Amino acid sequence: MSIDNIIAQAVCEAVKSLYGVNFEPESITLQSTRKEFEGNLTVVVFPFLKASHKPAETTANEIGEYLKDNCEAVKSYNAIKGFLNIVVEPAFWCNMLKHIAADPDYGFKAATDDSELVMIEYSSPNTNKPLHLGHVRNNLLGYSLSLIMKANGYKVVKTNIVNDRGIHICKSMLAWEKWGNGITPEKAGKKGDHLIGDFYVMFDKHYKDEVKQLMAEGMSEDEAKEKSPLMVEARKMLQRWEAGDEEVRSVWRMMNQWVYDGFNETYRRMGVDFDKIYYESETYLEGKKKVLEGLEKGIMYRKEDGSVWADLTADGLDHKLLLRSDGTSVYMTQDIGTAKLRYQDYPIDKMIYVVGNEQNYHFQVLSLLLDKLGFKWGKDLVHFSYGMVELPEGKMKSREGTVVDADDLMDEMIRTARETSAELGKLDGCSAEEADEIARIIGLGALKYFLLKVDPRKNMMFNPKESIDFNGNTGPFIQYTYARIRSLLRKAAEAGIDYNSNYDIEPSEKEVAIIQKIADFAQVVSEAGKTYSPALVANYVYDLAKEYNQFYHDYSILREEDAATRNFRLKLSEVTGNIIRRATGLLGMEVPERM
RNA sequence: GCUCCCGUAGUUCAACGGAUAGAAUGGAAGUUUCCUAAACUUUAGAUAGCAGUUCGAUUCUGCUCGGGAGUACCA
Repeated sequence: MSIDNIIAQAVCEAVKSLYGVNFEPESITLQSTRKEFEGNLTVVVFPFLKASHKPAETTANEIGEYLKDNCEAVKSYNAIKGFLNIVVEPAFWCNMLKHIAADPDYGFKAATDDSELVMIEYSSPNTNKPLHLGHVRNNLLGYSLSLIMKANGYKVVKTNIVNDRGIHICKSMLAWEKWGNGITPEKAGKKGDHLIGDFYVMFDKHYKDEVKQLMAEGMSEDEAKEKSPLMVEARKMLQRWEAGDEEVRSVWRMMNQWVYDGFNETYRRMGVDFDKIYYESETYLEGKKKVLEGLEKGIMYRKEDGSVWADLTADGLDHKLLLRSDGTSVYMTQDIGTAKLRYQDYPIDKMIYVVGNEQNYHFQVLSLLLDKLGFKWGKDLVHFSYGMVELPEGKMKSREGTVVDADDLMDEMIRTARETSAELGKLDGCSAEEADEIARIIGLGALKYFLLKVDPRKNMMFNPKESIDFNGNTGPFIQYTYARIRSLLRKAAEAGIDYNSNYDIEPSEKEVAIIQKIADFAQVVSEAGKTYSPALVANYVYDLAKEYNQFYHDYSILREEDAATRNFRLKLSEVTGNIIRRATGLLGMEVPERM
C-alpha cells in the first residue's frame, strides 16, 4: 500500500473519530508538500470544516495530533492555514524503496481471463501519399496508448484501417499509367509510398493546368473541375474498380503493395506495429449492407432521389447521409462496415479510435449510429481526439508543399543526434554500429518525447528548425540521466560493490523526494490509463529525471565513505533507472546504456 | 449563420477548485583537480478582458475580444 493510501485512510479515521463524519479515502486531497515547508505530504483540510465547525488551522492541528498518535507512518506534523503538512517516519522510506525494488512489475497490472478487451485503432493512412508529421503524432499516441492500457491490465488489440479505395487512389494510378513508363520502386530507387505520392502530386498539377485552360476558354470554375478530362478519366477508373474490372484491380493491387512496403518500413523504424489490419476495400460493402438493414428496421430513411439518411435531430444533431443517390457509400458507411467486421473478429468491450479532432462530429454521429444498429460498445466508444500539429507557416497543406514527411523527419532527427553526439565527443571509442544505434535511439527518442509530452487534445506547434533540441525538457535529457545511472552501476560492479544489502539508513530530504517520485509511478500509470494520456507519463518521467540529476550533482555516491549510505544511493539510482526505463517504455522510447 | 475546441513568461509546454501559477528555452551572471557539463546553481519575466458562484478560480458559469476546426452526396 502506498503512503498516499495510508495517510488518506488515516485522515478518514481521524475525521470520523473527531467529528463523526464519514469521508471516502478517494475524496481526500493529498499533495506533495511545497519545498518551503517542512513535511512530505500535505492534506488539504478545507473540506472538513463543515464537519468540524472550527477554524481551518484548528481543524488541521486536531487532525495532525490524531495522526501522530494513531498512525505509525506519521512522525510529526505542522499546520499552516488549512494545510496540514505531514512528516513521514524516515524508516518508512527505506522500506518503500525495498518494496519497489523487489517488484519488477511495480505499477503494472497483468491481464487476467476476465480483463476487458480494448481495441485501439490508429494510423489509418490513405494509400496515395507517404506518412507525414500528423501521422507521426497519431502513430506514437496510438502505440503509447496501447502500452498504457496493457499496463493497466487490459487485453489490447492494435488495429489499423487502411483507406485503400476511392478517387484519390485512382488519381495516382492514372498518373502512373500516363506518365510512369512502367517505373517501379526498385527502378526508381525510391520507397513505394513516396513514388505513389509523386504521381498523386503529378496528377494534381496536370489537373490544375487543365482547369486553368478550360476556365480561360470561358468555363466557370465548377464546370471546369467537373469537365476536366483527367478528372473524368479518374472517375471512370473508379467505376471500373467498383465493377471489379481485373485490369484496373491488378494495377491497384500492385501499386498498393508498393505503398504497404513503404509504410511498413516507416512503421518499423518508428517502432509501432499492429495486431490486425483492415482494408476499406473489404469493409465498405459490409457497411452498405448494414445501412440497408437499418433502413428495413426503420432506423434510416430513404429520400426521393434514392439517397439514404439517418435522422439524428432527436439527439441534437443533423440528418446524416449514409448512401449517395447513386448507391455508393460515404466515409461513415465504411466505418460502420469496419465496426461490424471487427465485432465479428473480436469480443470487443471497449473501442478507442485515435483520430484527429477535426473529426469530432463524425465520431459523435458514428457513436449514435452504432448504438442504434445494436453494437454494445457503440455508445461508449472513445474517440481519442488529438489536436493538429501546426507549423510556423500554419497548417500543413500537401498542395502547398508545407508537409513534413515522416521519413525525412526521422532521418533529420537521427542525423542531428549523430552530429551533436560527435561534437560532444560521446561517440569516441564506439564502433560504427554502436554509434549508429546510439544516434538512432536518441534521435527517435527526442522526436517521440517531443510529440508525446504535450496534452494530446491540444493543437501543438512544431518548428522544424527550433524543435530539434537535445537540452532541457527533452527525450535526450531523460536518456542521458538513464545512461549516467547505468554507467554508475557499471563502475560499482567493477569495484566489486554489492549494494543489495546493508542499505538501511534515514534518507535525506532530497533522497526522500526521489523515493516519493518513484512511488508515484503506479499512480501515474493508472491515471494515464483512465485519462488516455501519454503526456502524463512523459511529464512524470521528466520530473523524475530532473530530480535525480539534482541529486546526482549534489551528492557523492561511489566516493561516499559510509557503506550503508553508499549502498542506499546506488540502490536508489538503480531503481530510478528501472522506473525511467519502464516509463519511457510506455512512450515507445528506448534508453541507451551509454551516450 | 450554427456547433465544438483553444487563449498562461519573448517562445514551446505544465498546474484533481487549493498555499507565493511550475518547467524548459532564449536573455543576464556563475560552476569542470571530483562517479558522463546533453548537467548543475543564481537572476529577470505570464493566467486576453469584464462580471458571477466559492473560505479559495488558470480551472466552474455567463458575456466580450482573439485563434483553430467542423457544418448533410470529400475521405
